[in-house]
Amino acid sequence: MASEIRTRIYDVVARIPRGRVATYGQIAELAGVGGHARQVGYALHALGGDSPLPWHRVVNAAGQVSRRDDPADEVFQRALLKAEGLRFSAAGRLDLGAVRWKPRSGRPHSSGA
DNA sequence: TGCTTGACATAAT
DNA sequence: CATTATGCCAAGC
Repeated sequence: MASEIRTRIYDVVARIPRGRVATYGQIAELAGVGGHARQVGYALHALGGDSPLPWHRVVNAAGQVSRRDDPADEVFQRALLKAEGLRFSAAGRLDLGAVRWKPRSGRPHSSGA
């Protein structure tokens, strides 16, 4: 497999828990390819939607769904996120401070949420 | 082999 | 807060 980074990206995206979202840059970093945020989106685009990966949990740094070929897909993605209990702002953005996936099993040793 | 494109991110205006 | 400009690096042709 030449594009090994893409394989890693898929692996990270598959780890996004339900009710949470991750940014492209974050995924790239978790995948061990920090800096290739664009390749993350590119890899997901290559999936086409025929993949079992929760690609809909991947948004850009603005907490907004990125633009794609079909604007209908954007609505579709937001619909999937809303179905997971996520909240969208009036501008159609997510509150990353609340729904951002924190790949840390560690607890703040002082009351969690 | 080399140029262009891209489901992004960040800083500046 | 929204928009514009620049940087980054791999995939596609």
